[in-house]
Amino acid sequence: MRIGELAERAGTSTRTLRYYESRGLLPARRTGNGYRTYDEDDLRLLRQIRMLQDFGFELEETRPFVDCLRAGHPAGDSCPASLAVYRRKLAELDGLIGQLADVREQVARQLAAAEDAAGEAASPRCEMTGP
Amino acid sequence: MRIGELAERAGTSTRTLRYYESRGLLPARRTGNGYRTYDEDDLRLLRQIRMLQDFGFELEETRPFVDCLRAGHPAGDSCPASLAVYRRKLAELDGLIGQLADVREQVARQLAAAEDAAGEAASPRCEMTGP
DNA sequence: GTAATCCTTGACGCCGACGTCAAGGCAAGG
DNA sequence: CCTTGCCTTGACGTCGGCGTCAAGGATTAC
Repeated sequence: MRIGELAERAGTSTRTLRYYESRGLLPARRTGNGYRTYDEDDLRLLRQIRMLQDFGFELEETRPFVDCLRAGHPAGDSCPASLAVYRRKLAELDGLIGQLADVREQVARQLAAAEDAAGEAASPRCEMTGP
Repeated sequence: MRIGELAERAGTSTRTLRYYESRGLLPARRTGNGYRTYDEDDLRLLRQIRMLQDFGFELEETRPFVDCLRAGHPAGDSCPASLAVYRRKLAELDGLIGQLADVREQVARQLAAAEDAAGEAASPRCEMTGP
């Protein structure tokens, strides 16, 4: 199949495919007229890449998976290098989530304090206002 | 004080201060020779900006806080517009953290499945191996 | 023959918050 | 006078993953 069909079947753009090729990730054969040609295996590679991209993996991080599939393994994550990437990514995600949770807490505290200050200003010294 | 001193006291760079000025966020007075001049109030504005930046706020999101301080309020978050930014940011953070947690789970599942598959291949059909 | 729809390469644009270099001005100390 | 160390503006570079033209060739449909 040609680049347009592959792009459509993978839910992406031809520009993306040419970009992947320029990065050496998804090279293409060529027909006599210079058109790129792909087969079903390429579609599998591409789907593997897209799945990881959707997870937020960088392109370079998808390379071990692609290499693994190209080496004939049944799945992109059947190789130790791919598992290593999974593990690094998990650690990275945990770190990031933790950081964001910290920031979230700090922002929440700032908001609460600012709202309190506003309430104070609106009705100051509410204590000792009873009979 | 001049730009170098302000940058140092706020723990940032002169390039950053010129950038903020170009964005209209932190304009500077000038001395006769064209040098930028800042005072303690500018330092307060700058510290407000840097704090929010450290939280991951975009520059534009810090503008309401700066305007609030410049309007004479005691704190950058003493104004409704600032509180609105806080709230938007909280929602944004919650969404982002949720997304990342989802991805983390999916990656963890992929990893577990791949590890299982590797174990299967190493010692297939472990069931029914007893006496 | 010609219009429509593919395809090709090349190259600039984008986004955010600056880093970094270039060329030159101003002030102070020795 | 000369060096040192501030300061000025201007402009290009960074990072990732593409989007979006531009100019032209190939194939198919009518």
